[in-house]
Amino acid sequence: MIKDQFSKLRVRDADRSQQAILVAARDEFAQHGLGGARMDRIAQRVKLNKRLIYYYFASKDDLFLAVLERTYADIREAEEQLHLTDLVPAQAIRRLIEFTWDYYLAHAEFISLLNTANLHQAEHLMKSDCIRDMNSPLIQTLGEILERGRADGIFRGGVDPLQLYVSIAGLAYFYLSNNHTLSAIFGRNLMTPEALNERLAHMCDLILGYVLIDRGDL
Amino acid sequence: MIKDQFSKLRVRDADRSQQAILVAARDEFAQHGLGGARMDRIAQRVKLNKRLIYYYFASKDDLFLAVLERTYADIREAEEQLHLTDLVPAQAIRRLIEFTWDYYLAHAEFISLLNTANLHQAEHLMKSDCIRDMNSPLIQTLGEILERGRADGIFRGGVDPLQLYVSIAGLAYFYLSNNHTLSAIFGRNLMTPEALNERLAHMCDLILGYVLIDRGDL
DNA sequence: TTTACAATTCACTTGTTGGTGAATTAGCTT
DNA sequence: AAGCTAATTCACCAACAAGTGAATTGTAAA
Repeated sequence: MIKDQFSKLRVRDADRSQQAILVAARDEFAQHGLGGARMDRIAQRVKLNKRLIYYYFASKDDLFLAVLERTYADIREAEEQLHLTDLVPAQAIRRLIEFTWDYYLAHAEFISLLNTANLHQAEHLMKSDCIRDMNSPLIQTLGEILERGRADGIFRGGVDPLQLYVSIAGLAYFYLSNNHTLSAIFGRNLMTPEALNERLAHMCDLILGYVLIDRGDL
Repeated sequence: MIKDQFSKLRVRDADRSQQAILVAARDEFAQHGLGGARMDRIAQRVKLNKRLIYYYFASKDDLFLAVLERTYADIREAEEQLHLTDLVPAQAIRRLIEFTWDYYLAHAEFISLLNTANLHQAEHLMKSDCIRDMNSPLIQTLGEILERGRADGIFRGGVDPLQLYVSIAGLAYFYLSNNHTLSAIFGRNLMTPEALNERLAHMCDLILGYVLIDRGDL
């Protein structure tokens, strides 16, 4: 193995190992939940000795917390690229819906990890100190958009940004998180490209149909 | 122990044992997920020997499926008490939203069990043969309500009943299922009576604000 | 009462599974 | 080139945890 300080390709690299462990653990936890995840399997995934996981992340629970923190950091980073305030209110809302949908769709592990965190009553998150500062800035932004739309006379007033944010998230999240049971019960594959487009369109109709006063341009 | 063929209070009662096992298993699975659930703990909950669980329900996975089937049967039974067609369209929709909300709120285990089923890609449900017939009749009913509202000139047309059903479920489900992480992130308890009422009101506003054409009476 | 069978308990096995003490080795510093 | 420390591997354990063969006991039928 060549020492290369530019591409950082050393045989031993603490940071590289930790990041790799986090990725493997994220996949394992997402696939099997906390109780079903196996530390040995995580080690296999990273192709590093299991002992190393404990060396860097003390315990299974601590590792799970680290994965959660990383997961939230990732979505917050993606949200920052949104620049919703550059758009007119109606477009900003639509963009937020599409972003949420696309992000959940592209990051199935995000959904699964949150479900696992909630199964355990978010006790991991509550032990975290950095997570409190990860409060999504989208609520604030969404509040501004709603107010701007109302001032323009195109949005209804009295809409709580937090409620709307949770609703947008919920509409996308539930469909994707529960797609297996829903598909089984309704005997119909909800994950075909057509079904996915239909769902996104419905979500936009629903949310915009609610906030917009003038509904002629739907 | 008194033999009493009326109240069926026998020392040994196959049916009573099976039902009790299902209840204990339901709680255990809801609390810990499939991977985290312990057969010994289920036995402790029912105060019956663990061997008996295997006697009636072959394996952990089969037991989980039995719990799922029972869970779906329960909600379908509750849905049948709804009689939505007795109401005028707008009231019917509102009633459906309130029912969904109340049911999820009163049956936290329902949400947790579905999450677990989905974590495992609903492979348990797919092995079940009775679950296909458990297709919710609400979709059909909802379709009739939407059509009636449209004919009355108070509902917009072109609303897919399945999409709307999933949306109503999702709005309630996500809030309750993810309440722990949401509360942690937003630093605000979402389960206070006030917060719960606020959420229900928002859901009604959102859905009715979407389907209703005339919005004066909101 | 006896009998037969179902319901229930007992005792046990086998393969994990999270976790750890101690040895080893790579690579940086001097 | 030597030495030091951090990164990594090795070998291992004790506590589970799903599952089972066989014995036991309640109960209903004959």
